[in-house]
Amino acid sequence: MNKSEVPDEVINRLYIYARCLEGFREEGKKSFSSDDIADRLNIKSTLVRKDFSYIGTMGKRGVGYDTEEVLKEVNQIAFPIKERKVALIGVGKLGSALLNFYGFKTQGFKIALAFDKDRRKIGSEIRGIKIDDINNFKKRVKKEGIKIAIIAVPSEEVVNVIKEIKNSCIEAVLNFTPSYLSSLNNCSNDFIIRNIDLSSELARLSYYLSEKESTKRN
Amino acid sequence: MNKSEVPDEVINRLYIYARCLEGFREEGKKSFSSDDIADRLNIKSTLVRKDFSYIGTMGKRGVGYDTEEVLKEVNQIAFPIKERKVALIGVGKLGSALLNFYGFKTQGFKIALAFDKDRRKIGSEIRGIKIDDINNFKKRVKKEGIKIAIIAVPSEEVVNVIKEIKNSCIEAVLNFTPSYLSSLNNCSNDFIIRNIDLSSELARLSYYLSEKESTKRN
DNA sequence: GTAGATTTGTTATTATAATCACAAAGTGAG
DNA sequence: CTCACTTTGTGATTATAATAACAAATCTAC
Ligand SMILES: NC(=O)c1ccc[n+]([C@@H]2O[C@H](COP(=O)([O-])OP(=O)(O)OC[C@H]3O[C@@H](n4cnc5c(N)ncnc54)[C@H](O)[C@@H]3O)[C@@H](O)[C@H]2O)c1
Ligand SMILES: NC(=O)c1ccc[n+]([C@@H]2O[C@H](COP(=O)([O-])OP(=O)(O)OC[C@H]3O[C@@H](n4cnc5c(N)ncnc54)[C@H](O)[C@@H]3O)[C@@H](O)[C@H]2O)c1
Repeated sequence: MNKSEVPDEVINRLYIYARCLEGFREEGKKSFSSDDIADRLNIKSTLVRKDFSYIGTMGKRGVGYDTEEVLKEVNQIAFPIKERKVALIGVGKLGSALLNFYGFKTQGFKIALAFDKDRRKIGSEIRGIKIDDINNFKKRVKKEGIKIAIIAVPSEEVVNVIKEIKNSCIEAVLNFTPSYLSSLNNCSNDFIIRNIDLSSELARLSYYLSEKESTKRN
Repeated sequence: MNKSEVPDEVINRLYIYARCLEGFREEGKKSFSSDDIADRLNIKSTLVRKDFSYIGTMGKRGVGYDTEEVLKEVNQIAFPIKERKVALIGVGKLGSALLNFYGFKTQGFKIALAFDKDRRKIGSEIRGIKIDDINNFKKRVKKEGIKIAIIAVPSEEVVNVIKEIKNSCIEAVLNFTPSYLSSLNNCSNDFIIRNIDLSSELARLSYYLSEKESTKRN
């Protein structure tokens, strides 16, 4: 079963299914029907079944799906790698929070290297990770074989950081600065990017709120 | 022009266009063509023009679009409100970073209230915001007329927090815990939700990386 | 002012995704 | 074993989104 035949929309939902199934597990729900999951996620059960069929997941007619079995299959695609090392660029307020976050580990990620340009930060240590000079980025990242970088620097610095990254073996970027780095579809030619723009997320909520209000009036 | 006629896909891109136009502005680019913006975002220029036509944005044939003009129109939809107050629940590592973040203000958002359940944190102050007891949530939020809440508590606490929120006047939620709260389409009946799952974001990058490698091999 | 080069706005077309509809498979009671 | 009830898996259908195609408008240079 070739992954690339699975549409991106389906892949995106996989992560959501995974969280939902973890919920089932915690609740001690050993099996579930496509309706169970659909109800919780406010989607149609046919969509769930079709998505599952893409990844080859099998249920039993008249019965449903086995929670553990599906979770295992979904995770195999969604979180396939045991430990993937990533590099953090910018150990400020947000970067420190990320560096201190335990949750990544359980999902198979480890911030193995952290970089900053602030002399006062370079050399200090957070949770066993020594903050390194951004000038050593290329060298260090190559040595560790890291392919994913997280950008958490002020937006005016993003240009410099991108230069550094382009010049390195990094192939994918998680960008927290509010400057969309190329590509809506998250794939530029240089590297794969996902942009996380928290102000825009708030604004979206705000937009839906006003929309709700305006439809209520009509 | 009724907002609700504009497809969500277009609205989502609006935020991306906004950032791109800010980039043009910073570069001193007074006007642009649909191709300019399309090239930068790795999309087709017809899509840009069609999106713009949805929101009534007008360019000049043979010339292009005026940066300031379009930015103003896009922002009017994407970031319409001068100052929208939001409440933060959970002032831990991530919550503190958010509370300390200046960037929200420039986009029209202000974390006006912050709540925690930790006795040691309650009463202390960050950037002029006094951390309040989560038990006062309903009362305080109502008094301030706040409709948006940010959840940044450990995932096992999310159930309790949701109870509190359901019981209040909150209508929209930005959720950072890795437990998708209903609704893929970000709209449950109770309130509007956007989930931000950073581990999944990393995993998606990781997925695309392995996909890239596997297609290279074939 | 006209020709040729640009660039928009929009209709027509194609591609993609979601939903419907239903046969097939399984369960359980009597 | 049979009937009534569940629930899956998937081909057919519908809905939605993206792209292509091109006329209409504007600009520049001569
Ligand atoms: N703090 C938040 O909660 C939050 C929320 C949303 C978005 N963001 C975004 O995340 C980014 C970081 O925010 P923050 O609040 O952590 O900022 P910050 O100022 O606290 O930290 C930025 C860090 O990046 C370092 N840095 C600057 N230039 C660098 C370079 N060229 N190479 C390496 N390191 C460099 C600085 O020394 C600093 O330590 C910003 O773009 C911001 O818009 C932050
Ligand atoms: N730290 C990160 O960088 C990061 C990254 C990704 C996701 N997250 C997610 O964000 C959430 C918070 O992470 P964190 O690292 O800030 O955790 P944290 O433990 O540092 O902070 C959690 C805070 O929530 C408070 N809290 C707990 N229960 C509460 C309740 N019922 N009401 C009000 N406050 C309550 C705690 O007292 C604590 O101050 C987690 O769900 C985590 O998975 C964090």
